[in-house]
Amino acid sequence: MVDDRKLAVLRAIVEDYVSTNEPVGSKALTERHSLGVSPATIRNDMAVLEEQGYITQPHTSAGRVPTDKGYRLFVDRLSQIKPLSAAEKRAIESFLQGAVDLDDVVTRTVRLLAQLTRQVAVVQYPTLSSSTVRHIELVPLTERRVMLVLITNTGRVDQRVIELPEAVDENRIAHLRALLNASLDGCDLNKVPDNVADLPDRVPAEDRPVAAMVLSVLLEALVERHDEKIVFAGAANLAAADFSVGLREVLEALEEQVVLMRLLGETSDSKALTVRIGSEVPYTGLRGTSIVAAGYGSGDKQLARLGVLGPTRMDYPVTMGAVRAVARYVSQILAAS
Amino acid sequence: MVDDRKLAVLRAIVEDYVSTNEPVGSKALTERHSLGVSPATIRNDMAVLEEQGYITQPHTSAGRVPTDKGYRLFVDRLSQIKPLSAAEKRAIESFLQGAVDLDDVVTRTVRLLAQLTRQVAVVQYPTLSSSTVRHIELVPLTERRVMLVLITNTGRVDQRVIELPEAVDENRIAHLRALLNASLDGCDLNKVPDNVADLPDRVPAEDRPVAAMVLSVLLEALVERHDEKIVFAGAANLAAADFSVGLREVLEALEEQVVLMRLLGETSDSKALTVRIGSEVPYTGLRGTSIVAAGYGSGDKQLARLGVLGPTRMDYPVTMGAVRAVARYVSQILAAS
DNA sequence: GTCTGGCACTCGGTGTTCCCGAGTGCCAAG
DNA sequence: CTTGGCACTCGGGAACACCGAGTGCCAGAC
Repeated sequence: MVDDRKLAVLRAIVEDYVSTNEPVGSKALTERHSLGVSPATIRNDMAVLEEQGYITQPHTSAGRVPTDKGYRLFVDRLSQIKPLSAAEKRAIESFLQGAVDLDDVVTRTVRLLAQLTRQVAVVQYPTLSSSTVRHIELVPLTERRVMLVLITNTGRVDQRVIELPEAVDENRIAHLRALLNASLDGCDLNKVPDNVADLPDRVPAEDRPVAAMVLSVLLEALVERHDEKIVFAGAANLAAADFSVGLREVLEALEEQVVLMRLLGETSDSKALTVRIGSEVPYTGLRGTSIVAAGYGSGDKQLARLGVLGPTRMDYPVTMGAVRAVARYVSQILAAS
Repeated sequence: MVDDRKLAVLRAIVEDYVSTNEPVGSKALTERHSLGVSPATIRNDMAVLEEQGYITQPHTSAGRVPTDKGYRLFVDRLSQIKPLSAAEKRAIESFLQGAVDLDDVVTRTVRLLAQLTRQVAVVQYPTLSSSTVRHIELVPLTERRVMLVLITNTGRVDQRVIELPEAVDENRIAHLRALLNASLDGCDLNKVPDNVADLPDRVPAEDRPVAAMVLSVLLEALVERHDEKIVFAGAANLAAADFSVGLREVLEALEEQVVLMRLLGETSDSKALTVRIGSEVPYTGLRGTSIVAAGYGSGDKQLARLGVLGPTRMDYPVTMGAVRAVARYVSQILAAS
């Protein structure tokens, strides 16, 4: 009976604080939740919870506020991920359905997520390294320049302009293209380097410099794109929410690809939902923010991650539900295309 | 002597207000600028300037602040665009030099501009409609799906997945591809519809449905992309600047492609520098902001526009210099590739 | 006619003080 | 273990006074 009630109190505090954004006192608690005990009892419980580090008071004689540890306990044991309403699900589907290419999928997803959660949404482009080569194209632009276009099975298209060491006519380019495609069609991107290592040996001697050049650009493209693009949306939602840290810092972090990368959590390999609360966020410039992220990808392989960033004081059940749902739908869409 | 001095006063007011962000009074003016007259005289001039609508006072007994009309006069007649320092020019060059493809150019440009002006930078992707076709590629994905890739002379690459009405083998696809390229190579995008209208008649009867399908997707891609992508950067700079309007509104506007489009001013066809001040901005949600924009593009044809958005109270000479310089450099880069 | 110094007036912003009320901790009784 | 009572704390808002920058106007000087 004892400990159970304390947990109930903690849950009530989190819920009230999230919805009112004001420190919650013992009296308000008994009024809004039927806990069946008096304010005085609640006070005792709160004293214990505070001692254990789950809640804190901003100043003497104010209500209590959950600590990061308190939110953590709430997320882990006191709440259930809230499924989306039917209307929301329909909205997601129709919103993502119309996407016309990969770019479009990502753009739509990030906006959708921002709108759904009323927070800042972040979506990472699918990683090249877990895709396979669908086609490689060499397009002559001028005599000494060709454009390399790399198309993967995830629908991603990369292009690079290559300055050739000498003028090369179209036939030789075509030959090279055929060779490349023969070697690489369906090849996992990770294995591209191995599969083309001997390419210069397979072309006429005169073409070797050109082949080497093309090859080096191709490999470079593979490596560089490894750290992938990340986009975000919903920055306007920041203005409403107030962080303990200035929102200038938050905006700065959002424009730093590298930081965003770390925030989404490149670590976890599964598609599971990850929640980082306050001080758990691996970036000191973002005190007072939490991140809910999940992996997505066709099949069971994770291609990339997406998530939202918001104030520590956020509605975790709802946010987690939205992130999870969107991750699933995007995975579906990608699998279908 | 008379009117000249009033203009000098207006210029001084604008400059002081921009640098201090505080209403400027007659006494402060005489101290910071050697106008050679007493505060009382200035006061008389200010009274006239106010009557003519160039300046205003926030409340009785405070200094004066320029109105939109005042800024306009300042920009048109009282200031000179400030050229960039040698160091800044070098920074621009080295920053843009490393760009590897069009995406990269745009991304780098927008960041550069944001950093240079310490405002929000906005860059529009080059418009397809003023480019020409460099190459069209059809890549078979499965028997019934091909990917259409459109490469333009500006280095832009567009892709679309096409669901075919029937299974089609690679040879027929290759034939179609050859036809398309023969008809469209070097063709201005505007004229693509005309040049391919008769395509279905030029293929074997059995291929007509497929050709029609491909064609419709191609045309659709041309139309849809007509309203182009726009990116922005430097939102963090908003936090510092204070607008008369909440920055929530500004952030919202920034995420609306359509609004941004209008802001950059799709109207003007030349590459000239455009300045819109306060109420001149064609979007009511943005009271208190100004926009400095310019067209860019290889040759003398404007491909798209870029610019910055900031508080009305901005340093116009410096901002205009930066925008102009960046527009020129980007044009160069694009012309070279 | 134009400029200047003087003067009375205005009023926004800041610092001070005071008060209220929500909330707490503790204690003794149920 | 719970509850009602009670004294205490302290942040935040309202009321208030003060200061100083800035103004408009006017009479006199160049």
